[in-house]
Amino acid sequence: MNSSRTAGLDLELVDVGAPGCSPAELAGAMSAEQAADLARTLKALADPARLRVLALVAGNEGREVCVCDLTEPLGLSQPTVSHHLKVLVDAGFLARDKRGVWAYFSLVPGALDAVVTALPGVRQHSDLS
Amino acid sequence: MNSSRTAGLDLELVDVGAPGCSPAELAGAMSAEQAADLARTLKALADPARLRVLALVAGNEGREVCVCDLTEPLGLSQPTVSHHLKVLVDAGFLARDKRGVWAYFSLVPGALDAVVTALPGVRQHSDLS
DNA sequence: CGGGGGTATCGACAGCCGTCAATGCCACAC
DNA sequence: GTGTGGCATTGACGGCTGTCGATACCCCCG
Repeated sequence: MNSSRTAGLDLELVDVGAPGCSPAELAGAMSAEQAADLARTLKALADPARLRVLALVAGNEGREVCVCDLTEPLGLSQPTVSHHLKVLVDAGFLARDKRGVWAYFSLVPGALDAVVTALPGVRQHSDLS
Repeated sequence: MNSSRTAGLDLELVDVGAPGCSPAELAGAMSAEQAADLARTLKALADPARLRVLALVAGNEGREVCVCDLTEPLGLSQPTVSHHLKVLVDAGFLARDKRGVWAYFSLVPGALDAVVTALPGVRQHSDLS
């Protein structure tokens, strides 16, 4: 319980809630909803298959990319690829464009950047001298 | 199996492996190890508690932050907080500085930025005109 | 040297997640 | 209309993960 960073020096026996560890609350707090939301978005990215999907789509912005294009390079079954695509679409990273029988996917511009911006403690424009 | 994007127009009955869907492989491929590595790093970030930890540490760069400072704002038990800190330290986002009994944590400069750079399809220096 | 207290580790448990086979859906060709 | 084929959904299963209580570690103070 809050440790009292003064470690034995606070003989005042404050028992309520003034520990001395962090008298006031710390700065830079992140709301629970904000953290949960960002975590949900990051979870959509935190998968090897989905990262490779994004890389494939990003590397072929000119052409159109459909599910059948992804199953082979990923080494995954078609339902699994479809599942990952759904996750990425739901997270807002990909846009599905179903024309006829085929479904083409493309990057949503700015989606990645929005995540980067929301990250805590990230140098925005890389001010490294 | 590869769908043959020509959809019935390829009367040549190519049965081996020339589907027409993506004759050559797509560009922008990401190696499996590269993807797995980045995914492992992102998994370390994709948790509300750990994001809040990073925000708290980032918001108090001047002061030192120890475990006892985090249990209360996070609403988690001490072992759980210690677990999250271990994950963040192992992922290279935090540095542990144990001085005596207390363990102080600080951000590892550039760790977040490295992840951002490794992300596929991210505008690096925001060249938005 | 003995006790106290902050931290790390262990063991256990519940819930989530990635994967696939099977199946359904539906647009297009004939 | 019928069939073919690409895509999405379902159900099931194994593995990973976040959480906590209990406990071990170990530095500091007296």
